[in-house]
Amino acid sequence: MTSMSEADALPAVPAATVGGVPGGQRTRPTMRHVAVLAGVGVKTVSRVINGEPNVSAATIAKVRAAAESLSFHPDLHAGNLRRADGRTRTLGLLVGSVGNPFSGAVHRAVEDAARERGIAVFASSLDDDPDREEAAVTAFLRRRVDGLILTTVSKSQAYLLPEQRRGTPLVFVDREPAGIEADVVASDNAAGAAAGTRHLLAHGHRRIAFLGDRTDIQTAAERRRGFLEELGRAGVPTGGVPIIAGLHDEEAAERAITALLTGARPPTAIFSSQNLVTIGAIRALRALGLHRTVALVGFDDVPLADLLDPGITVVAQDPQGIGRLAAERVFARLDGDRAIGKTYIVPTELIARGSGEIRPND
Amino acid sequence: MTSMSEADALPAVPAATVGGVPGGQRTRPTMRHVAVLAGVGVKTVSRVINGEPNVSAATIAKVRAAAESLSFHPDLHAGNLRRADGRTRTLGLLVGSVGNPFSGAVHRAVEDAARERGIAVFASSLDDDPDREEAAVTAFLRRRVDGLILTTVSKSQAYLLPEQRRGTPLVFVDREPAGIEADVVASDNAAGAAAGTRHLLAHGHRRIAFLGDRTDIQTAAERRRGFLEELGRAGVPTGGVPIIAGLHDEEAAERAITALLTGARPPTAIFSSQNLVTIGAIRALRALGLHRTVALVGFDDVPLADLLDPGITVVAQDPQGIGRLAAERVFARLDGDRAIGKTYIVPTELIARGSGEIRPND
DNA sequence: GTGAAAGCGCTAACAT
DNA sequence: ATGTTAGCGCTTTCAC
Repeated sequence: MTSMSEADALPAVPAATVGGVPGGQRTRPTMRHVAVLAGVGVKTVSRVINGEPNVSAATIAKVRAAAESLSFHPDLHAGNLRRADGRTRTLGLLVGSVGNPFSGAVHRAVEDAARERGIAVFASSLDDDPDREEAAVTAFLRRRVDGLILTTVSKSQAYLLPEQRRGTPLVFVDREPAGIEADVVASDNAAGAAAGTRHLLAHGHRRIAFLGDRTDIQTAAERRRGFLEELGRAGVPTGGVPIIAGLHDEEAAERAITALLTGARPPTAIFSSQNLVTIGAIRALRALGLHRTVALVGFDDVPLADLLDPGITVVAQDPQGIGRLAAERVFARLDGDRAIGKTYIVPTELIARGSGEIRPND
Repeated sequence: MTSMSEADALPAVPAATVGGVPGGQRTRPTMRHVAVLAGVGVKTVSRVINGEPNVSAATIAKVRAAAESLSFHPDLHAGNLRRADGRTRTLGLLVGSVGNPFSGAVHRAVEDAARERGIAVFASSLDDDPDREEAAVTAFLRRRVDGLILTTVSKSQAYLLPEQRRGTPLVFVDREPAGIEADVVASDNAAGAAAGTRHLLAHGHRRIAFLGDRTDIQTAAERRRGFLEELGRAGVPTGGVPIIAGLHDEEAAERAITALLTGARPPTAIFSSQNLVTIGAIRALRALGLHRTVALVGFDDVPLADLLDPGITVVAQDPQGIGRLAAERVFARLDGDRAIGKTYIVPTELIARGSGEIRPND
């Protein structure tokens, strides 16, 4: 009746001493094992596992029991090899660092959107290193992710063109790519910086220092542009504006700000363009006893900023919104959207907490 | 000369209108495509791609050029299907939430260790939900991860026994599993809580409140045990000690602490057993103007704790150390370590910053 | 130094 | 309602 042409009932013994280990690991059960145990064909097992129709209730029960008793888990990759859509139900996410709060929030939002669709996400940290970008993308592509959400740092992302042509959705977050057109999801960096600057101007400041990150990072350049343009609109001559760039961590920021405030013609207000720089600024101001004298507005929110004294006024980003939107764009394209690449701007929000409302005492 | 029995040179045209899309996606190049283009056999391509020996320099160059011109990326999963070790070079990581600082730091450490070995990591958030635990583990297993690093919440992890027997390394972080023996990496919760409690006792407190998380979470229970045992050692009767459990977010913590401090016989000190509870405590103390009166020690560090006034004294964990150790254990087992499961305790550190050194003014 | 054939675990396309 | 065969892209085995 059953055509067991090759009667290889579960090779239990041959693998019993794998690696010379006494109770060595059993070989992993396959659909064939389940099929033999349930007394059905592989295709029937496949149908049951995948919830396909046209299987009798009795057969379903038999197969389920067999799979359960073997602790069978289907191999998704093996299936994808032959499956029509070839989808791995996997996403690649490249963020600044999975260890920082902004990236973590983006990651969480992406994960939540992905989970609804049964999609798993590979996350990787960039650390603003072009080599890491390349390594991470390669690792993702070899694993055949269905889509890519990327923060990038290298000169050009043209290397992704072939992959894009093959239909892999690409969404760039936080920074715009070069040499390729695709969806981009980012904060309104220039407008946010302008709003923060306007806030300081409105509180009477004219001599505002800008503490910036690496100038070759697009996000940072945009914030600087927004700052300078707002000063221009207010008629503040931008020639003598103290601008310090290349700040990348708390310590460097603290040193730079200390030097600035103890030097000639110190500013009455500081606009810091990044998280860690803002924290460095807070430390420097505290150390100099100027935290109630010099105004401070930071780009990007800082944890517990409202519990500090004074509270830190910030231009808050919406990492959750960025992550959610990025994921939605990937899924839209997986669902067939063929529109040309578009840039989605996620608004920032100025949150006044005290440090930005300090007035100059000239 | 070349035996092109089936002369299917790159099917360029047939796939040109996939999905009815005008410039529809090209089909993804395989080793066969590269082989045909380079004028060699597939096995030779495989050798070059994998850096195997016994290929002439000229052939290597030809193959590299062909692969490059096609933007070929080998399919790791297809290879793994037949490969002897069957490794996917992938890890599954289940943490509290990729959006919180503790998990983020663990994740980063795991990623760093994994990257050195060319291993990619799937990260997933648990949210203390048993269903999520099961869903995440299933998703990992279907994708054939080489190892699992898990924070768990369900009653028993015995469902992982078959997978463990098949040789998949399992490392539990933060909490001990039930129904299975495996490596565990966790903070010294009881000892840390005891140290924090001792600190408050040493500063003269006798009426110390304990603000705790869900009691069914092992970590939380351990911290509570350490707290109570230390009180016992100090001869403080534990009968009337205010203990509030089940706190899970800032708001609930703030409400509970406000009620406690405005009620009858308020404590002179608070020991909060968790991050968010500590923050809720800070807010409550601030709102009541008691932040310089009631002492506070929190378990787990809080961002910017040193910039608050007073600074927050905490029992800091070492999430980076936890992540690194967990990854090391997975790799040790992948490298053949067959030792029985062991629990690795990562020490905590009491960091005095002010809030814990406030003395009672009875 | 190189390549042809078989097969990994699964699904597609057909049987029946 | 169920089973059989071929084949996904690669590595293994073994031949040359």
